[in-house]
Amino acid sequence: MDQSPPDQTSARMPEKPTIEGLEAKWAQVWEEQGVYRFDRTKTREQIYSIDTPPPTVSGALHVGHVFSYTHTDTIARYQRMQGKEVFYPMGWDDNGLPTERRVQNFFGVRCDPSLPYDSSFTPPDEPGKQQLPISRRNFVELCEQLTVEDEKVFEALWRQLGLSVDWTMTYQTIDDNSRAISQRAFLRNLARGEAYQAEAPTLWDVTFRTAVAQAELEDRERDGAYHAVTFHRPDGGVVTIDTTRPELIPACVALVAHPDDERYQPLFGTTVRSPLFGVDVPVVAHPLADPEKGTGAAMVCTFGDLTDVTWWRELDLPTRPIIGWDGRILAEAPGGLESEPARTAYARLAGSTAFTAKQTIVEMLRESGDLVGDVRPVKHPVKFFEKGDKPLEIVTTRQWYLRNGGRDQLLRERLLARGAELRWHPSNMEIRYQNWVSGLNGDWLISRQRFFGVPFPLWYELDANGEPRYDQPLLPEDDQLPIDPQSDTPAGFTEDQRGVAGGFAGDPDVMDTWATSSLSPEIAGKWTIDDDLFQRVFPMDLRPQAHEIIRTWLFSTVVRADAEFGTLPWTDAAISGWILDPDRKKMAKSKGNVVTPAAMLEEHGSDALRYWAASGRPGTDTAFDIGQMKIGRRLAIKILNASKFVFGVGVGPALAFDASAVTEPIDRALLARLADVVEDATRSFDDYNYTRALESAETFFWSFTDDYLELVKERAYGGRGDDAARSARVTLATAMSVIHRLFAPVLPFVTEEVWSWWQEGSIHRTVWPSADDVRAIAGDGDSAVLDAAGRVLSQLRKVKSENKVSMRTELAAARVSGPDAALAERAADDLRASGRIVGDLTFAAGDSDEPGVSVTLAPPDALPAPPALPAPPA
RNA sequence: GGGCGUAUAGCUCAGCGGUAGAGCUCUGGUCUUACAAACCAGCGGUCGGGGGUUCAAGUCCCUCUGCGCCCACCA
Repeated sequence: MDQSPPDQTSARMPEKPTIEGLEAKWAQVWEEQGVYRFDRTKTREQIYSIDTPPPTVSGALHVGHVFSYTHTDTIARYQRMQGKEVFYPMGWDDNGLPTERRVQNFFGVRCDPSLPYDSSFTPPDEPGKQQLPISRRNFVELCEQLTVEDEKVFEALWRQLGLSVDWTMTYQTIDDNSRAISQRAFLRNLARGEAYQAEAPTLWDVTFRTAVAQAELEDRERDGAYHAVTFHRPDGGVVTIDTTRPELIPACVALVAHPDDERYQPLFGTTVRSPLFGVDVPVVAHPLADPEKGTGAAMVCTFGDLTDVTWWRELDLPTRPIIGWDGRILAEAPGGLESEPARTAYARLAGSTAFTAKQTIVEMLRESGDLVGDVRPVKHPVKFFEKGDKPLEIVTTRQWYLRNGGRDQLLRERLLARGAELRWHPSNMEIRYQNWVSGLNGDWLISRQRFFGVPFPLWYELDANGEPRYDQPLLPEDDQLPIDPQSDTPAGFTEDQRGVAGGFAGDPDVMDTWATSSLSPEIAGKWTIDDDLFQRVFPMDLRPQAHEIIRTWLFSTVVRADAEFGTLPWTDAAISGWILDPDRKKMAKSKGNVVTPAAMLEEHGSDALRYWAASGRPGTDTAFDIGQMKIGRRLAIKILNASKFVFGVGVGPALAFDASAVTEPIDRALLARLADVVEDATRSFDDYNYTRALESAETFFWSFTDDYLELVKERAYGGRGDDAARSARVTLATAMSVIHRLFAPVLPFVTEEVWSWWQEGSIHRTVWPSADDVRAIAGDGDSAVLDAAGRVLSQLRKVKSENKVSMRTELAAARVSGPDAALAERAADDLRASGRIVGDLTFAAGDSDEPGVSVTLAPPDALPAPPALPAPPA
């Protein structure tokens, strides 16, 4: 029998293994032993750093989170097993509008920046019907209070899912460090001229009353209508234009047509008079005017759309603004509408929303006879803020911008080159970056007229009239950061000078949430806060993220790192797909309740959910599939049972990788196959393809249990002597050791459990298996032997299955023919044992091209007594 | 309108130049000294349509169609 010292494996193995409770058990051990704790004494080359996406904590948890975060975790675990010290922090995105809205609803308050801070303020127990106005600082305090609670829920979920995050290294996008780093980065952008202020037409959300950036836009199909409206020529003729926004007639500053459009060429340089308001406007030529659209002539307004802005800028037209920050028609008529009829007409519109104004003006046009024919309904794309529900207006405001190549060809080309330098997984995602950067039409607007966010860290002197002097902002000292210019005072001033002539005023705006998120590598790595740490982790290795925010998060992060460090922020970007849930409607309707990730984890188990997530290939949108979770659960249970069985035949850790003992061809064949699997899984993980790595391991494992284990079972028990048994046991021990580790990145709980039965220490801190090590003990192993023996075994089973007899039914004789015969013969004794062939087993190689196994079934009483089964080792 | 992706068994998907694959479902069987929420076996596809390249095409090229996503100046 086996001479290796007895081990404790069987003692540590439960009688009836189960996957229930493994999450709680191992999550606790990992935490207590600090298995995933980052060792910051390691140097940059020894470290693998991950720029984790900080989830929006006030958003709902959904299975999409589980999906993409699992992908990253499999990579983190793989790299850790490859010997890298993994820097894997977790951030919480608690900055921005979602948090603001949640706080408003949760506490029943709203921010009124004009109110003073009330240090004794406590929110009402129940949100009242009227939102309670509170100061900005009080509001921000409530935001912080609520996000802490949200973050606890997220962390608990992530721990249960088994993310190998170092939970001592969390950050928030609104915490002091993040604010200081955001403000510092901005001030450095400002000093280098990358950030600047400008008063310009801005896309404006009338609900949130804030400017929005190009990256936050989306087009939505909306019902509109063409209105044919007449403008009057001095000679009494008319020019008809088509417009979907007749309410902007008072804002009209010109009519425009294409320079080659013969219909309008005679009019260029003349003026026409607008209907209702009688304002004379020039007729001008511009190539952007499309002769095919409408009548070929268009009204240029302040501002109906971005084309209007282009025309205004390039044709040097005046402005005639009529829409205010609240989306309503301004009380005061713009310049040029001084005539009595114009004032009267304008008065009918003043104060109404754009929607109402449109109805009013259509009536007025009908009365005056300037509306030609009927309005023609049309569906057309309209620009919206992605979080808003009213169309955007364009309003001229003073805003902060950051150069991103949108107005600078050299910078744009440099950023395009950065995109090409980055390694994309999958590679085709790079085209989205290139498309976006190539299509930028302006710099990045980073200021928002909101409350909960990182404030712009500066103040303005007020002149004798109380007007801010924007050209010379007052800047804080670097060591003061973070500051809030609404409550902190600039050097040389006292608080009582705030807002008074000759005093100062803080910049009222906060930064776009992406202006902070774009610094996530700097924030996670504690740039300027802990430079020793930062130089160990930056530039990072991996940015995992979803494809729809390539234009925002990925691009803006590249912009910031390029500006500050002249480098990419990471070498690799792994882009995960989305969860498609065709059944979501059905589920909600029939069940009446939403299935949360927590419930899924509870029902199917963490490893099962991770298995489902890992089955979604990188960058590929994947169906939400309970079936995959069940398969994952079954796999986890199979790993438990197979491990228990293998250890039950006397396999212990000392046997693994004993090259001298593996003598049987089938054992060598298995190890040769396993070496190929390790090689494939390793290559796949190196290429960020966790799906292929898992598939490879899984395919091997099922054939291992279905065929190999069946074939060698009896021999491993000692049925054919000690040497043959030892060959099987060494092979089993080696295979177990490798299989456990191959599955560890995807199934961390069940692999840790089985590993603990026979090995010391966490599997997640052990070394990834080496194909060379396995191949070294496989010797001359030929995996074709395994395949051939498997097929023959399958044929033997088929005979029994077709004859509807038990698999333990004995066969009087069997004859293997065809191409498999010669190979399978090398596993003859194992085939005889697993097929329970008591008589002759013959192999007729080369007598037929048809694979075949012919079998003689004998009546039970004609058979000799079967040999007694060997007893399992005690 | 432009770009990217995708179309293989009832379902979810692998395969990407050399005799059609896996899992699930379905059908039949088996308590086989790890596993009956298990195991064994079987049924099931002219690889979206049409051209082309090649000795050979789910696999490469062209084209059409469907679906998904991203982008695009709202007259």
